[in-house]
This record gives sequence, structure tokens and C-alpha cells, in this order.
Amino acid sequence: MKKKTTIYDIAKKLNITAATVSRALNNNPNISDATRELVVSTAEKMNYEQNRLALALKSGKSNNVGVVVPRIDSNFFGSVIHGIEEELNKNGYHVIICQTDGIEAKEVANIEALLNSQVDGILISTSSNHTATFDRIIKKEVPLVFFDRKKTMKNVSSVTINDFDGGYKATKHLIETGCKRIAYLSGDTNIEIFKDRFLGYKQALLDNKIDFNKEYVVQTKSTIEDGRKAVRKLMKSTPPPDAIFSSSDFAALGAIQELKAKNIKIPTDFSVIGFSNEPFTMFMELSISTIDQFPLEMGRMTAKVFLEQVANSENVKIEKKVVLEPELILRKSTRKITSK
Amino acid sequence: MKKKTTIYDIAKKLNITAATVSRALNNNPNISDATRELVVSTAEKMNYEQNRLALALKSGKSNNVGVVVPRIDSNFFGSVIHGIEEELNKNGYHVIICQTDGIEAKEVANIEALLNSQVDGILISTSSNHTATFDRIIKKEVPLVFFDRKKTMKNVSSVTINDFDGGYKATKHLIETGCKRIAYLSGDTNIEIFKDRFLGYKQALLDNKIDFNKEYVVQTKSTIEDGRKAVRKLMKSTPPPDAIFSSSDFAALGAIQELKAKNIKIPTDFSVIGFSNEPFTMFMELSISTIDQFPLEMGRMTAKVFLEQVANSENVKIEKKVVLEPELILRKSTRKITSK
DNA sequence: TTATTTTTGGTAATCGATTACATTAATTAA
DNA sequence: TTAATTAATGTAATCGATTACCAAAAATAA
Repeated sequence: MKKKTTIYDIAKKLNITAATVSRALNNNPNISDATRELVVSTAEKMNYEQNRLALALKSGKSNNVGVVVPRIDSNFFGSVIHGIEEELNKNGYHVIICQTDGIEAKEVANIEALLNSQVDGILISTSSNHTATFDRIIKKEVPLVFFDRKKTMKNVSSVTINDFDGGYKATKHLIETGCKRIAYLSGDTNIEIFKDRFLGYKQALLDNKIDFNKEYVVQTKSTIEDGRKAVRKLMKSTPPPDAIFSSSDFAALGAIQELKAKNIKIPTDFSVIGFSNEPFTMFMELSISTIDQFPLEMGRMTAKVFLEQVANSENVKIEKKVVLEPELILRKSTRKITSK
Repeated sequence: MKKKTTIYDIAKKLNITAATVSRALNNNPNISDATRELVVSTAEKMNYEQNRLALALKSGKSNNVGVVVPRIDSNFFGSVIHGIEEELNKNGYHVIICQTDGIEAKEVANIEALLNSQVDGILISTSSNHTATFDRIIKKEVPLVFFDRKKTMKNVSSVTINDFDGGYKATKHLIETGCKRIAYLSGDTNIEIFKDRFLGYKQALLDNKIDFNKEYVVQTKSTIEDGRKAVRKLMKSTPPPDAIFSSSDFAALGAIQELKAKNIKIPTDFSVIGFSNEPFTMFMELSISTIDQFPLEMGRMTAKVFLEQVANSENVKIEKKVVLEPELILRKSTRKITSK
């Protein structure tokens, strides 16, 4: 096994102590220029590289931050992580990625492992209700920031989008373009973001004096197939809906495919709006109206909130709830608003 | 600052030494059951958690692996990393992600940082020619595995797809469906994968006695806009091409959009095939034929090659060049092969 | 020349866990 | 009962860097 060069090797070679070497390399002012230069050049010659593990152990700072997500190969999480990595890297941190597949046991195990490896913070989009684990993070005083899928906890920061507003805006737009019977393709309402989108949907109906119809709500997973199934089911209602707000772009796509198969004209006779602004929604010939969540921005913001928290570690704990405003993206799957 | 429990705290409380505590927690056989149980239960009570940094420093193994990619928010790299993380996590490793934006300086800086933080391996899809950096990794005997975008180096393993075959298959398919004048949308030919796709394209033409026409090759970036521009340029050739093989799905999409705008019928009068099997190629109303690269499989394989390398560390260095076979995905942007 | 200050560098502890080696206590053999 | 084994634990070094505290040497002041 290759032996790595340490400051002791340099010290021995120059017949000085490791302390001097360390100081020289760190530009400590009370080292003479002659010594400093000698040490630096010798270090170079000997291919010295600092072992940050030793530093981490000594200082208690690993400069690693754990990021926990259900999966990384989705456009949304990929973009969020892009933003996180970009921002943290600038500040000397490295990002350790963990996937949970949305499974609580995996999430808990990953968090345990991250804590053991002394991460300086944990940024998480959670899929679990295992509060004991979060309590443990907090008790250890490891900075914790939720993003997108959060748990509402005292003293814990989070960065989310306003899913209620997203649901409200999407629904309101459908109403403004003349839709009367608006169906909703729901995600798992145990997850806060989906619950909020649903509440936004209901509120928009209420504000516009449209009765909420339970029959128009279909539980779906975020898949094309579930979107198609939902349409098949919805079209049996009497009267059938004339619009769909889907909490997922994938289900929206499936819905559109099925509607086309049934020869229903979009957006003339039926409107569809999705959620997330997945890239494909823009690429379709019949491009899909949707809600943008600014994932890159969310990632950057999450990183910034963490960095602030670290900077403020002396002070009292700060709790910062950042809520990004989602944006309506209008495309061809919904009608234009007709002038009043 | 919260003081964490160490084995010394436990030792002091029980009036024994840290060595005994360590042994008890690690199920060392020559510790009496009584002591073991006492230590374990006390550790539990005191919320003890192992500091893996100390272990890493002592053992020289951090259990972290660095993964370096141009960016993480693309379907391809996201999927590769998904595969890597999944496989490594099972084996007790954590994945540190670094993005380079395809910029050499960032790549070099990230690798330096990873080496400093004592990663047990580096898995990289490179965008650089900075061989000094790779030599340094090798000199330090840190396992190195290239995936997708590799440098050809002695004694270094890699996992790639056969881009030559990919280019060949795509082109051959166009020929078999009756296309005679096949244009090629090239990526940056300084990058090995794009060069190989190009060579595959040329070979397929040669094998089918079709003259290579330089005019039919357009350099593009992997964007929709470049695909559109390419079509505008190509259609001025005389005669214009009757098919496009694009080394990127995004450029293929742009090409299709522009062809449609010119009222050219696809696939009747013009065929288009892309490369990568991006999700959107399947979702389009006019779905796009393309080449699948099996990114998830590539990720898993990359991880496995690394794991083998670690397991074999005693032995001679092993060099393993895994080449995955790409697969032709036929959709609506190309014609069916007519029976002979 | 002696005393004082400033430079410069050395000593040794520390971070938290592991482990080769030594030692004590308990058990078995003679 | 004494010697030889075995079982259970302690001692101290180690991984590599930083740093509070101290000491020697050089420079300056008196």
C-alpha cells in the first residue's frame, strides 16, 4: 500500500517539528519567510496533500452535508440537488447523496449513517413520520433543513413552495377559461404537498361558487398509466368533467393520451393542467400547461438557509420557513382567457 | 455546543477503560457477557453513536466514494448516479457528488478536494484532458473508474456503452427503411463518445455503399435550438437529406419541430432518430426512435467494478473495460422495415 | 554589557476509536 | 497446594493535523 506523505515526513526531512510544518502551510504569521518557503517547496516536492479527515476529527467539522431524497433521477430532485451542490461547493462543502425510494426504513438508516459520519448538516425531502430520528438530529444539534417534502417542526427551517397557491392558481385558471366541472387527480394525501394542492383546488372552487364534487377526485400515482385510468373512470360520471387539474405532470400526460384516444378535443372541449413543469410538458406538440416549482432555486435557497444556520451557530436557533411562490405556465392544453 | 458521547464517557461511567468499551461494542469474543451487556445498555442510555471519522482516520478507509459528473440534473446522469448510489449504499459506502459543468478547472478542483477528504474511490464521467490529475489519483492508489465519458488509460477500468455500435445501429436502421441521404447531427467530436458515434455512422454508410457526404454533417450542441438550426442549414443542400441521425435526443426533437414547420411528413418523407432514450422521446405524440444507453445498468456496473477493485486491492491492479451494448428503440419518427 | 522585547520554533495535548501487547484474575491440572 | 492455562481487562501507541503554552534565539533598548 502506498504510504501518503504527512507533515511528519516533511518535518523529519527538514529536521524541524510537525507543528512548524503545519504553521508554515497554513500561513501562520510567526513563521519566518525562509522556513515557510522551504516547507512549502518541500511539501510540493514530496507530493504532500492534506488529510482532511484528521482535520475533521480535530475540528469536529467534516465539511460534508448529507442530502436525502426519495430518488435522484427525477427532473425535480435532480434540479434541486444541482442547486444545492452548486451553492455548497462554493462554500467548501461536499454533498453526500442518499436515496430512500420513499421508504421510511431506508430514510432512517441513511440518516443514522450520515450522523455517524459526522456530517455538518442534513438537508432532506422526507418520506417518513419517524419523528424520533428527527429529534435525534436536533438533539445532536446538527443543522437540519427540510425542502419540498417537510415535516412541520418547531425550530426547524424549511424551504418549500406554496403548494396551496399552486393548486389554487391552476384551478382558478381553469375556471377563468370557462371550465365548470373540474376534476382533480390527487397524489398521496398523507404527504403534505399533495394535501396542500388539494386544499388549494377546493378553495378555488369555493371562491368561485363551484360545488365540490367528490366524484371528481381520483387518487393517482405519478404515472402515465394512472392518468389514463383516471380518465376512464371520470368519463363515466354524469355529467363528466370538462377539465382536469392533475397534481402530477405524468398523470396529466396520461390523461391527455386517454382523452385523445376518446377523440375529445383539447383544449376546445376539455382542458388539462399538470404540476411540476417537467421538461416533457414543454416539448409535446400539444404542450401541457402546468405549475413551475423552481427546483433549482429551491436547491440554492435550501443551501443558503443551511449556510446561514451554520454562520449563526453561536446565537439562538433560528427557524426560517422559506416559501417559494409557484408560477402558472400556460401552454396549449388549456384555453386562453377570453376578455370579459 | 452539544457534547457528544464517546467511548471514554462510557468507560468513565462504568469505571473501565475505553478499550473494553470498544471491544464490547464490537463483539470482541474475549469480553465477558456481563461486561458486554452492561456496556451496550449504558451506551444506549447515553445515546452513544460511533464517530466514524475517528475510525476512518485510524483505518484509512472513509467509506466515501466520489462521483464526478458534468451535471446531475439530466436524465442520463441522474439515472447513472441512481444506480451507483443504490449499489454502493448496499455495501456500506456513501456517495459524494460533484458537478463540473463540463469545465476542466472545476473537475480538477473537485478531484483534488475529493482526494484530500480521503475518498476510497473516484467514479468519473470526465470532461477534461488534465492527465496530471488522473496520474495523481493513480499514484495515490485510489481506485478510479471511468463511466460513459472516459479517458483511455492503462490500468484504469471503465464502464461505457459501445457508442460506435450505437451510431452504427441507428444509421443502419435508417438505411434499411429506405433512407438514402442520411445527415448526422454531431456533438463535440473532441469527446470520445461523440467521435465513436460518428465513426459508427460512417461505417454503416460504407458497409451499405452509400457515399459519405461532408455536407450532411452538422455540428450541434445538445439543444432543441441547435437541432432546428441544423435542419434549416441541411435543407439548403442539393439534394437535401431524407433522414437525420442525431447524436442527441434534444437536437433530434428540434429537428423534428423544424421539419414539421416546413410541412415535411415524418416518417413518410423524412426519418429522424436520436440518441439516449430521454423520457420525452417516448411521450411525444410523434414518438422518437432512439438508442437506449441503459444508464441505470451503467451505474450499477460502475459501482460493481469499483467494489471488485477494492476487494482485489492486495493483488495486482486489474483493468476492466466493461462495454454495454446499446439498444435500438423504434418509434414513430422512423419507418418500419419493409419486407424484402 | 545587561535587560527587555520580539521572532521563531518546539512540546505535548487533543480529536475518538482500534488493537498489539502486557497484566491480572480465575480456572484447571498436576 | 502449586504450577500452568485460560479468560478478561488494562496500557499505550496509532491514525494526521492543529494549537495553547512554553522556550530559545535574535534583536533592540537601556
